[in-house]
Amino acid sequence: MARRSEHSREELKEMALAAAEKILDEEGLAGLSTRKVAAAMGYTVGTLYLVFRNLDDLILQLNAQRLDDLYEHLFMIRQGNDSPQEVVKTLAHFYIQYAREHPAAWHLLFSFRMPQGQALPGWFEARIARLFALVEEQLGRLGLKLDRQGLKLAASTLWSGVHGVCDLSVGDKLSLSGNTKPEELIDSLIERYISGLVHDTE
Amino acid sequence: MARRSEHSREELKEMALAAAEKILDEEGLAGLSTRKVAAAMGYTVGTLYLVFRNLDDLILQLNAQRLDDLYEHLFMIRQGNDSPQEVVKTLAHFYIQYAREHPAAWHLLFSFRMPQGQALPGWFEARIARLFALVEEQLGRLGLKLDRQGLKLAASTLWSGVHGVCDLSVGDKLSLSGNTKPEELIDSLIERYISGLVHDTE
DNA sequence: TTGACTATCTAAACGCTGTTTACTATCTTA
DNA sequence: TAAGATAGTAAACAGCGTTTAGATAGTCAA
Repeated sequence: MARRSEHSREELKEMALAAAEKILDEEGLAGLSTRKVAAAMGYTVGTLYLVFRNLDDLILQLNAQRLDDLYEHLFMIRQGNDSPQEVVKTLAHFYIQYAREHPAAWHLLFSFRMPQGQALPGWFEARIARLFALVEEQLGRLGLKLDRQGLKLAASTLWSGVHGVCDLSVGDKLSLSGNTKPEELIDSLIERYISGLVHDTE
Repeated sequence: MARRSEHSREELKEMALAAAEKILDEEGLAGLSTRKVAAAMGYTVGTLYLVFRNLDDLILQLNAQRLDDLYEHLFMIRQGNDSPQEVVKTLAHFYIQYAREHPAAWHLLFSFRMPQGQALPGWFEARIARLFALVEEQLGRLGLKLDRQGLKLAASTLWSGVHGVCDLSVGDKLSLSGNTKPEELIDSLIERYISGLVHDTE
């Protein structure tokens, strides 16, 4: 006991986040606890509190990492040569697949709320804004008569909508008839919204 | 102690749900606990377990009550003589206001997940479906060339989208520039989507 | 009216949780 | 080599969801 510097603080952080991620994927949200994370990294809880302020802090860091990962993937997708509409669809399809593959982690990402009306840290909000910017970029390619503000609003709207479908779908709150897939809703949303956007701004 | 039948089982249930609701509104999600609910009704935890299977069951009942309340209000709104688009907007505006007024309860309503991939009870899913049906009814009034299935898909899509805006907005994940209100996103979503729907199904 | 039975409710326990504390063992520096 | 700082642990605390045994009060038959 009391090993000295076997792992740097940064390493400990990485280990903790990796352990937490694994627990979430394997046992779901209910399985996540400080003791389990600590045990999985071969330490005790106390050590965890040398690296994170508390569990909320750990979750926030985990969520930030998820957002980075998500952004990285979506950023790659964006570089295709398809029409803006197709690119947005591909982005959205990746988004929902990501949610389906890591339901607990995804749920934690968006269901997480700061305690007592405290605001999210700026660096966290920035990571979310970056995702919206990817959609905004595609809408910009449509060449509509919209200023920056209007474009931003449209992108936020469209992506929030996509998010809503993912949220309800992954949370099993969408009782879809027959074998309708949530992807159909996503496609419908993107197609109709963009179509409406094109028609209404002429 | 050991009072006999001072309150019927149904009364106890009502008292528990009312107490839970009050705690949620006043202390947020983190403040909700079986002991607090029991104390607020003047009983001990044990009694709570005579009425509910467990906390998840209590939450589920609470959520069902919320959905009923929500439906009742939205059902009234629906009876206006405005255009379908306007009615849907009014429905959505009420929806987000409801979310804003009871953020914790609303969050609990949609962030609640059954344990271990268990499915939601049928009576719960039915209550959700009822909400979507209200939107479907309005889209039906548009007189589009859409069969029942297509109408259902469109309604699910549109309302999921509205839900997404509410979710991100109430969860503070929408960093809106300036003094943009989430209602603007909702209106944009409804207007554009319906506009696209009208244009694309001709 | 008494006694047995049953339903109602409580108190206490169990194992878990997040978090803090006192402490020990190790490494670093003088 | 001694002193000090750091890394890590073990144990405690209050609170959690849930279960248990037991006590109390009401009901009904004799």
